[in-house]
Order: sequence, then structure tokens, then C-alpha cells
Amino acid sequence: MIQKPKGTYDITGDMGNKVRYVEHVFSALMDRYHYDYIATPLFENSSLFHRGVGDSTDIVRKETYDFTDRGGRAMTLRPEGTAGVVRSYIENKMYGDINLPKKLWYFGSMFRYERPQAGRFREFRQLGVEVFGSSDPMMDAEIISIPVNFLRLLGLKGVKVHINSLGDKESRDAYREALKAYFEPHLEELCSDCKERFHTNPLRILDCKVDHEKDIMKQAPKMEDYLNDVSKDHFNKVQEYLDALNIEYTVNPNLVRGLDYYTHTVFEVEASVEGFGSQNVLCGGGRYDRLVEMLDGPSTPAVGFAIGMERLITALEYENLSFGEEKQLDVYVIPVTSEDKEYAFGLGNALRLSGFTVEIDSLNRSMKSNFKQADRYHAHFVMIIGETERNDSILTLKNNHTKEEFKVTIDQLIDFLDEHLSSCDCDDCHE
RNA sequence: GCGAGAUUGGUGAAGGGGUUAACACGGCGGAUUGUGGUUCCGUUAUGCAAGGGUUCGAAUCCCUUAUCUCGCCCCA
Repeated sequence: MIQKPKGTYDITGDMGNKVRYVEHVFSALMDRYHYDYIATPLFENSSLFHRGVGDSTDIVRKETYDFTDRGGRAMTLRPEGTAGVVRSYIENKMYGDINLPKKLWYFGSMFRYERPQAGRFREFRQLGVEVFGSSDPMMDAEIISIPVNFLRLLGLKGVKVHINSLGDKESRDAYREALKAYFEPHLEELCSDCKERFHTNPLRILDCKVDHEKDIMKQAPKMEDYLNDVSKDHFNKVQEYLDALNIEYTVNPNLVRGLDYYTHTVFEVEASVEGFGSQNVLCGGGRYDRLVEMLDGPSTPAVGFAIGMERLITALEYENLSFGEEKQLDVYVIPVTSEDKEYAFGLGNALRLSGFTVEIDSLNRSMKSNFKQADRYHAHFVMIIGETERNDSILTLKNNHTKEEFKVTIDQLIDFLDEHLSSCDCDDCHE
């Protein structure tokens, strides 16, 4: 038997409804924010992902799905959403659009070649947003407000924001040098991973889990002391705008992003799901004013975030939150014998065209098992099509909730269903 | 990339070398030949993740591979 590739999963049944619901809520919210939808290719030229990401290039390359196409081109399945959107922004010259800033949202699969474990897959899905062309701190706050409002709309409690500022390039470079100078004499006191990070990515030493409690960490230089006036001002304004929205946030100086193109605001949004631990962090994002330029576009400020779909749905399940209305089956059609199937099929089709949700038995089940099936589907009406109905053009409809049975002529059928489905006061319709 | 534990019908599972793979749910058929959700009866895995090996005999022991779960690493 052929099995699914490691770290992938099939979206079927209930999961399908959950994914569609979450995407729908997000899509409707993005309409209200007046953002445009964008979909970029699932694979791109490898160089898009393997450059512009600074010191962590080796790590990035190790975990991407790379392949050579038949034309000998190096291709990579996208490991995240931002790079492709930036590429599209540049290639389609969106910076010349009359509607600026350019505000975009996306939803789709991302691919990382990692060992699967709790909440982590090789193909996973992200909802994300990118805004180009505004360096206004109000836009940072708007971007932060989107996942906050989204998680609240879905019903999650205790939605909290952690923010930090990495400053502009000047501030960030100064801080990085200060960190290296500080840690250099203490290298031996750090864990082996941090020794590695010292060379590849000194900022990340700050959120090391192993060394977290050590004194050298607590006395390490603070980013805020290295922010220049422009960066400080930007960060303060972001906080003022968050205050204006009554969004609860905490400044976390150890919140960092590894990649070089991040500037100013970085943030994470978490919910408080019982027993969910670190998985409570559902969303991450920040400002990346340098990335467009690094990918050969015009210098353009940008800010965005991404939310992992799988973890989000798991959180909603943990909290027992609703995923919208269940699909209602309006009519279950039972042909009595195979002689009745064509007529039943045609009638069912007509009802579907009139907007009703209809199921027609295609397994030639017995009357008994058809009624059982109609029950399982919670069908509102059962319509029995037999010789009598065909000859007399009078249909037998049974309200499967109240057990009332009706005789209805073909001409009255649609009016009858409209009336009874909208004004039904049986228990099933009022749960 | 490293480590631990799993994988038996549609589903939940029992069985840890001996003949016919328990039990339950579900499904299907019937009692009731156009009216179900209760009850009763019948039936429902030529097969135990895949392949190979040991054995008179393997779901059971060994090897390989795949996938799943949970850690480590990493997390753009």
C-alpha cells in the first residue's frame, strides 16, 4: 500500500470543515481591513530563499525541499510565505501601483524538511499578511491588531502580544557588536549551541532555553540601550497606537528574529490555552524594511506576520470552540425501486438548482437502511419516489424531525420546502 | 541528523510461536415485500504496516524498509 509522505496529512471530513471555516473567518476579516488576496507559486527559484537571509543561510538550506527541474533549474518548495510575496511585489512592480501602501494576505502550504513531531509537519499551512510601502508605526500596530482580532473572533481567550524592537540597521549593528564584545570573554560559560550562535546569530543567544537563568544572560547588554533616536521614537509610537486599540502587550527584550532583514518591531501573539505551553504562541511577525532591497527591489518598508494553521486549529479544538454552523441536509431522496431512480435523480437536481442541499441514494439501499441513512445525515425532509408518486405527480415528503408526512404536488414543492425549512420550529432546528 | 515507543477488519481493540484471529461498535440482509432510529436472528479480516529470514508451524522471534506518536536539534 502506498502511504502518504512523512510529515504530511490528509485534510478530510471534519478537518476539512475546520480549515475552510478558519480560512473563511480570516478572509472576511481581511476584507474589512481592505487587504487584497495574493497567491504565489508553491515553488520558486532556490536563490529566492537561499539569499537575503544572512547568516542563517546554511540552516535554511538544510531544511528546504530542493529539487532540479527537467530544465536543470534549481527549485525549492517555499518554506515560508514572505519571500514569494516580496518577489511578486518586485516583479509585478507593485511599488508603482496607484493604491499604496500595498496590503496583501495569503493562505497556503509551506514545506520544511524537518522531523515531524507534535504540531509540526513537513507540509503545513499558514495564513499571512504583508504590507509594503508604509514605514508608519501605525502600520506596525495595524499588523499586530489583525491576528489579535482574528484570534478573538475565533473565540480564543487571553490573547496577548509580546513585542520588541530590533531598531534600524544602525542600531541593530551596534547592538550586535556590543553583544559579541560582551559574550566573547564568557564563551566557555555558554552551552554548546550558544557557542555556535555566537558566530552565526548572536541575537539568538538571548532566548536560549538552556542558559536562560544564568547571570551572564541577565547582565547582557539590552537592545533598548542601543536604539538610536529614530528607532526609539518608532518603537514608542507603535506602543501608543497599540494603547489606542486597547491591545494588551508586554515588551520582551529577549524576543529576537534571527534573520538580517528584520528591523524595528518584532512580535508574537499568544492565546492562553490550558495545557498548551509554548504552543500558545500562534503567530509571529515583524517589520522587514530591508528585505525588498536585498531582493533587488527598490528600498521599500514592509511589515507582516504569519499564523500556523495546524497549531491554531489544535488550539481551537482544545478550547472546544465552534467551527461554524454544521452543514444541513435539506432533503434526502429515496427511490423505491431502480425504476424510480431517473425520476428521483431529476427531481433532486432541480432542487439543487433551486438552492436546496440534497442527497439521493445511489447505493440502491433498502427502504429501511435509507431511513437510517437519512437519520444519520439529520436530513430535514425525506422524499420518497415510487410508482405512485411518478404517476400522480404528487410527492410524499416526510419531515424527518417532526415525523409529519405531507403530500405535495410538484408545482408546490419548492414553495413548500422554502416555507417549512425557514419556519420550522422543531427541536432539531432550535438547538 | 539522533533517540524511545508503536502499527492487528469500516472503528475501538484482545491474542507475546500451535491448527477456525476473541469481544464490542458499526455495516449489510432478514423477522416487518413503501416508513427507519427499540428488539431478535444471520452475516461481516484466505488475514495481523510492507518485504525478507528462523521454524514442522509466525500476528507472535530476528532483520530491513515505510509511516505514526513523543523527545533532542532546529524553527525563516
